[in-house]
Amino acid sequence: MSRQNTPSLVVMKSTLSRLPLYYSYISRLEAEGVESVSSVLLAQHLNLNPVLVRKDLAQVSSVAGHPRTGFEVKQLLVDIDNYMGYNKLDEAILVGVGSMGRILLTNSKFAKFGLNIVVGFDKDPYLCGLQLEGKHILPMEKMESLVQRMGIRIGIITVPDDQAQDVCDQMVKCGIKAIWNFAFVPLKVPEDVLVKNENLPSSLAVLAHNLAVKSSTTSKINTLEDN
Amino acid sequence: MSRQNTPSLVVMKSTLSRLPLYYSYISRLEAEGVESVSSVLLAQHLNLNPVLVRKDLAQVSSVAGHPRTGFEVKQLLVDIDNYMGYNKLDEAILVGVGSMGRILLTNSKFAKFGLNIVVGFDKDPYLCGLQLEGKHILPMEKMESLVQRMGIRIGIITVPDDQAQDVCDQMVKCGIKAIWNFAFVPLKVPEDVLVKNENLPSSLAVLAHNLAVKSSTTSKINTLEDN
DNA sequence: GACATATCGATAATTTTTTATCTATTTAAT
DNA sequence: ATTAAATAGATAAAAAATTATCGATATGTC
Repeated sequence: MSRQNTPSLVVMKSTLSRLPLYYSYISRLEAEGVESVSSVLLAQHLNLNPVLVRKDLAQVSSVAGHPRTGFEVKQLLVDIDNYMGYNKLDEAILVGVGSMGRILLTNSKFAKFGLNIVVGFDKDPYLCGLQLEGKHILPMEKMESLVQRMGIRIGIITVPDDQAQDVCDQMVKCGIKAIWNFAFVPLKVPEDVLVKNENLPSSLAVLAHNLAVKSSTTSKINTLEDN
Repeated sequence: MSRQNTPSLVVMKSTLSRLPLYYSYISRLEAEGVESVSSVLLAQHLNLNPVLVRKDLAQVSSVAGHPRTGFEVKQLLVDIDNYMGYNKLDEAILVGVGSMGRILLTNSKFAKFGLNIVVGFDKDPYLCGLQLEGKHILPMEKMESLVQRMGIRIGIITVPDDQAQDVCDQMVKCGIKAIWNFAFVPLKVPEDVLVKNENLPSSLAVLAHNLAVKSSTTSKINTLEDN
């Protein structure tokens, strides 16, 4: 049966968070010249349930998988590309060129996933004017005009916790519609702005606690799935 | 009614990931001299459902909250401390003193959450022997003896993707029982070893996609809850 | 060409997590 | 002391996410 699927717009958040994993692994397969991949194989490599993988892929793939062989690698990559918008590079700005900010600013890995951080802002005058691997660092005052001129919608906050809300407010004022927040404080935003918090301590908490429980009982838990 | 609760060992993973958020906010309240906090207030500040907050706190708190006033701040902090093991500082090693590794190694914030990264390892001989804010960087060869001598159970992997599995294997061999993985590859580990993956691209995926959907439809989604 | 087998896709069942509702209770105000 | 308001806690309902099951169908093998 050759399904001609129109990927649905509505998709589980959990599915969404797994797609980059599939993409990453399938990319490697493609590089190795592999032509097709089964849900079972993917599941094994990524420590997931095969049915789960199938359901995920069904959501995004334009072509049905073939019984006995699985999914076509190239097509799958194209589909995920399209679905996630990896192909149409989203532009973003970053505020707070500290240690974490620098990583994000200079890590080319994000470009592969559709995010292009075009410039970093910082209030430190000694940083402003510098470049990090080609990325300019500008003073905060330039943010508004640049964001509006370029029509940027994504902002990344990597400032110390106590400045996060302030920076957030400025971003919103400039017209930023989605914020990736690395500060460990909840941000208050208007209805129409999205926030995704990146909380390392939370991850840590899950790990450390499971370890503690594990060493007292004998749990069977092994891999904690990603978020 | 004065419940004398013995916090259960089994707790939702999602609860676990929220506890650091509560802890962080409640700590601030304590610093401001606030004595009690209600689930409603917590929920408002953290963008959560009040009932959810109550359920979470019921899991960990040793004393019931008082109607009309809420929970006692000091006691709550102690309880979360105990529950998460924040008080008995877990020691960890880190392998891969690159940009991300450096952040983790030198960020004192983690100590607050019970994680003490005692030393970093790297295979680069130019890094070995150096110190970063008091944290030594040692060559890989020293890992096994140090881990065993100190009885360390947590390992953090911040090496490039293609070296992650190799490092992971070494850690397991040394006796590490829980791994916090910042490389974007799934790790293969024995039954009794825990892995928690930290995948920035996944978070990004969720954010970017929701933004895309939002701008085409008119969704009501606002804050994406944390993982 | 027939057959066995691995895989898909769909439906159903289960589990997990979140939200809603209702009652009892404690506190603050009158 | 009485009353009103706010809140916890428990139970139930709903929603979200994962896993199990089963028939259909290609694909490789004999």
